[in-house]
Amino acid sequence: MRIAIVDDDPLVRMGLRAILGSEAGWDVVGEAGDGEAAVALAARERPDVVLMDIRMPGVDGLEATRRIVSAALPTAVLVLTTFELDEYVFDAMRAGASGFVLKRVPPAELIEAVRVVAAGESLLFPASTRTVIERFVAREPGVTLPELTEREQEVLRQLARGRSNGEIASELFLAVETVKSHVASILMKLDVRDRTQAVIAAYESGFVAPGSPSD
Amino acid sequence: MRIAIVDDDPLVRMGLRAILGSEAGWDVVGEAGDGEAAVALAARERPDVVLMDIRMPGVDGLEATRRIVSAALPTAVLVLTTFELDEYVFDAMRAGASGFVLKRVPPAELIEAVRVVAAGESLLFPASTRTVIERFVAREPGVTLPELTEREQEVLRQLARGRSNGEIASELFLAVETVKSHVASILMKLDVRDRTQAVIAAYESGFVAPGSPSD
DNA sequence: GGGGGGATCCCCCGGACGGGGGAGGGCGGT
DNA sequence: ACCGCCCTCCCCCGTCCGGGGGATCCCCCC
Repeated sequence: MRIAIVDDDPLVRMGLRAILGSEAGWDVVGEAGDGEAAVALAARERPDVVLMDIRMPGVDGLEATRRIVSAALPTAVLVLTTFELDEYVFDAMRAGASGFVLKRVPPAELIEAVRVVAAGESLLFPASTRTVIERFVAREPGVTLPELTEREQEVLRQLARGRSNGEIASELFLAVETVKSHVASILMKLDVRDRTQAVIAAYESGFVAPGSPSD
Repeated sequence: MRIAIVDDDPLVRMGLRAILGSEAGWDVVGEAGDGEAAVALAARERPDVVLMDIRMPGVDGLEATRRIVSAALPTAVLVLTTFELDEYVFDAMRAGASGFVLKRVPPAELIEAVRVVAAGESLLFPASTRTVIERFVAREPGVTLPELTEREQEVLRQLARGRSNGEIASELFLAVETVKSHVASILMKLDVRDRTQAVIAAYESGFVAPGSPSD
């Protein structure tokens, strides 16, 4: 197991090195004090895991993580942070980090975390997991649209694909007038003015979700 | 710490009881073999943690979890499963579970997991964390819309709020004709036919996200 | 048997929308 | 100085959309 340590504080680096170096077969192959050096270090040494601090002078840990991940190195990034700032978690996830743990976790847990990310898995400390799950669940369906009939739901799905009344008519083998009357019902039930607002309501309510096939 | 165990297999219940009962101060206050009994048990004993199996005859663990969570008991649900089926993770999260671990984790980790969820935090086993993060990140912005100018982005945001050309004009202190010409540029750049399709593109690309404030 | 809701279709109409054209001013790069 | 791009505004026009009336049929439920 080859590990790189990135932190602007030499003391922290020393502490981490002491913890990880004590593990049999583990080797700290380099240290860096800023994001710039971290990216170079990762490219040169291609370690299995990089322990990455976020707050650093110059290029920060998130940007460094992005670069390392986008360089397609065989390297997992484990973000270490002092504070439980939730936004950091999401930023780190978006940056491509494999894990997110607090610096003050017990050494045994830190070692376990390194093992986990090196194995290609991911890991968050519990408070973050909670936040992530909450935000995830918050994006779920949730709101139910006022009861639309089967047909109206069908038409609304078509609307949410950007179809015109005429296209919907063809698609569903209906007269345009029928489609118009369904659309009118939908607008009334959803209490919106036009088809665009109906589509917005469909997205906001989770009736349709981004990423679903367009047709 | 008061714990309830729910699993349709008596052997598993016995094993769990043995593991958890060995912790000082921990007390297994009840067992249940199906979801129905689990809900009743949780309501009666109000344990700190319920270990919940998913696959059970009758009412399954997910439904039982939903009922326990919606009953607003002071009880955290830790879902135990034999298989790493990803969909279970998401279902469990939606059902309101605080944690999701494999049955075959080492006793020490299981105990730690119980401790974590009892503390009100959440926890997933590493492979699930990875999946959750991937799905989470997949829902993030990602796609960039064809380069829209500042003004066009502004107008598109308004479109995505369901505003008419006239309303956008008022909002941005513009003539309706100006709005129309911006809209026309947007339609051309996004290669769509009308404002509704533009809004769909805005949602699908992550330019706007469900759940953002409507105004 | 009657009533109600859903689904289908029809007509009229005004206004919003989208396509086409053009034009002027500002700002930055060559 | 010129060009290109953006932002702003203007006109014309055909189409689609949404609102207002309807109507007929079917099915379920009381």
